[in-house]
Amino acid sequence: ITYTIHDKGLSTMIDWRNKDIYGRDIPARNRAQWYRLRKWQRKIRISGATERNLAFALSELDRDSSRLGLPRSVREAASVVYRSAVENKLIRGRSIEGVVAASLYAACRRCKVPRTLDEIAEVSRVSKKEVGRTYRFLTRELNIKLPPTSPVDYVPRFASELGLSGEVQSRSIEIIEKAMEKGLTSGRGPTGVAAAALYIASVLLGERKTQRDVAEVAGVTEVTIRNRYKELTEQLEMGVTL
DNA sequence: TCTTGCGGGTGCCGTCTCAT
DNA sequence: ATGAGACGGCACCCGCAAGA
Repeated sequence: ITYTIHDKGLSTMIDWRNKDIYGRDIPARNRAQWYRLRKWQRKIRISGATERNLAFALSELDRDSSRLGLPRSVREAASVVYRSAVENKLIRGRSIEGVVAASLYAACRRCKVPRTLDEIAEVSRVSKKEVGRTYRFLTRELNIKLPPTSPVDYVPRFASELGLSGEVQSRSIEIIEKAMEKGLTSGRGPTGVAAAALYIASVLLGERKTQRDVAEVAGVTEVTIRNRYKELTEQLEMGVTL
């Protein structure tokens, strides 16, 4: 008995020798039948294991998504990614949890409701490092092409967590779009840019939040916000005193 | 023997800590 | 709130080792 096979090795094996249990040759006219039996056995055992893995992975995915409060559409997208990873035999040498986490990360980006690698790693049992590595691997192997995450995608979530109005959101997005035109966002962390834009907009529209609060929800430090907003206010010539 | 994944070393850049 | 310097992550490259 072994635990390395899902049924603990208890299932009957049809071996490859054309002998019956007494060691007698199996008549040639029955060999085609035996061949078919072996084929079916292989098929059933493998699909059984695949199904089990899939079932486990999908429940894991469900757990992670609900902890992140993600909508059903994102879960669907993530399972599609996961299934194609399985079909393309990309799981080998990687943990199911890792691939699940990476699929989820990719799905969030595709659905424009990005979560950071940190947030994904938080709810799964996988390190941020591994999520990122597996994600890069998946996108490469599956030819998934995702544009870099735009700071704009983070605005609605951060804004609602901060209790900021729709006007502040719109203004933030305007700021970000102008910044992107001037290339101020390349190489900058999208969460940092989003945080700075929200901070600026909140001040401009009289709904001021402290850098501390904004930094908190965006998962960056106050310093990052200061650096970003300094760049933004200078380069965009907003001419507004904060 | 060849392939492929992984760890380690390096340089760059953003982020963080700390002092003011 | 701000600035200076340290830290840490990531991309990139290389060599090693395990599996086919």
